[in-house]
Amino acid sequence: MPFTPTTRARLTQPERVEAMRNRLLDATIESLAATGYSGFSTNDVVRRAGVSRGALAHHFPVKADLIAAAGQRLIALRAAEFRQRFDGIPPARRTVAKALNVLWSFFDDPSFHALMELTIAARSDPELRTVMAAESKQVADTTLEVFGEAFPELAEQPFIAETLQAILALYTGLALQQAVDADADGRHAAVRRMLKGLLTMAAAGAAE
Amino acid sequence: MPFTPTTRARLTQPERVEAMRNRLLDATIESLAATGYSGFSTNDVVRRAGVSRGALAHHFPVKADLIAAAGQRLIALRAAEFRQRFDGIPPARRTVAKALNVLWSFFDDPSFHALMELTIAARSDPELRTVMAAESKQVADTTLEVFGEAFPELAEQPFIAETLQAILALYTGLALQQAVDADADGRHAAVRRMLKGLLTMAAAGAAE
DNA sequence: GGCTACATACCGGCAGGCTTGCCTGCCGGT
DNA sequence: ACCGGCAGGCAAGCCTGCCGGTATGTAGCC
Repeated sequence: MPFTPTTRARLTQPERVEAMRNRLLDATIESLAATGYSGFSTNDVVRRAGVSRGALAHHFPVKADLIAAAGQRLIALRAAEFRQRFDGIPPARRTVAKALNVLWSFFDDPSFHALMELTIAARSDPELRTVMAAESKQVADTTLEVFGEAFPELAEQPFIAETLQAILALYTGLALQQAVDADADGRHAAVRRMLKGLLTMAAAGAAE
Repeated sequence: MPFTPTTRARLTQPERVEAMRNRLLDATIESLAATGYSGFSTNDVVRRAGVSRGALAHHFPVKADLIAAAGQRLIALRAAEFRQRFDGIPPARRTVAKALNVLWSFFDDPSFHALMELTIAARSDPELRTVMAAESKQVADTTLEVFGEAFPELAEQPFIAETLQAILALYTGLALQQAVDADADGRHAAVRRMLKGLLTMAAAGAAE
């Protein structure tokens, strides 16, 4: 019988493995966002995932493996989500302001907090560091690439790469402060408005 | 010879207390910068300070007290150091580019790493959060104030506060990435150059 | 195609190591 | 002499990594 996978209640082995791994990894990301890297424990992961300690030990024998894998998954998830949300903008309404809104939505997000926890932790953890070091460059490249597809005429402008890099850094800094001081949102909103105005003007000037 | 009590080998009691507290706090900051918040332990602090566990317990009964106090000291130290370095620039050579160099020197510094560890940790720690939340605003105010003293004519320009806030956030983001990816310095240097050029042009335009 | 043997995924408990906070005792200053 | 500052040991709690045991999927054989 050529198994139709939809009718089968139980999944095949590789499917189960994949599901379990993602479940553990998602629980890890969730735990990082919630308790922070310092409060992070494998016990919390198995609790959130609803599995036993043995299951975790089977797939990720040591804690560092779990964290590194979670970091890679987090990066991949954010990259995929980025393309998706960006493509969600109707081509007719692709303005610089809209693009900035989409970009900012990634910094006002639980997954950003998890990313920050891992980034900071990576400074003191060589293994994790190699994972997260690649991330910063990859984010810059992905952003430039997606932006180039959406705004072909602007992609040729000089200093585009530097400008995008600057925006990413700026948003990172703003989001970081906002994580500890929610009241700063007012001042930060003014900064984001100024940036938006500046860039729309620059884009209009470049388009002549 | 002025009446400095240097001849006295032993210090008076309040002086000893103050010295011990600062010694413990500095060891805490040093430990945070070195091992990160997650790897931080009171044992490491007493080891670095070269004192016993009892001494630490006497001045800071619980760990959270120590961390909060270290955060406050770190902020105060950086603020004082900021004014000092800024005043160190000869008034005749006070250009925007120089000011940016001084500002950046605070983000390329071990104390910045300690500050980031505390900032991230503060997200999951209400007590520390109140300390660090005030920090972000204080940094913005101090920067604006010192900048205003050095460049009185620019301080009246519109969007100065927002611009400074943006620069602080931008530098934070750059320094953060650089902490995990030293190779990014090349790309980041280009961003900083671009920013420097932009701001000197803007300053020249404002001065007419 | 059905049954058996093996491999793999998963469970729950245990020991070792580390950290924190407390407690008693000693020393120097006042 | 008294008191505050400091030293060092101790117990409780938690976390990590490992282990034997069990259930389930997969492959080989009739």
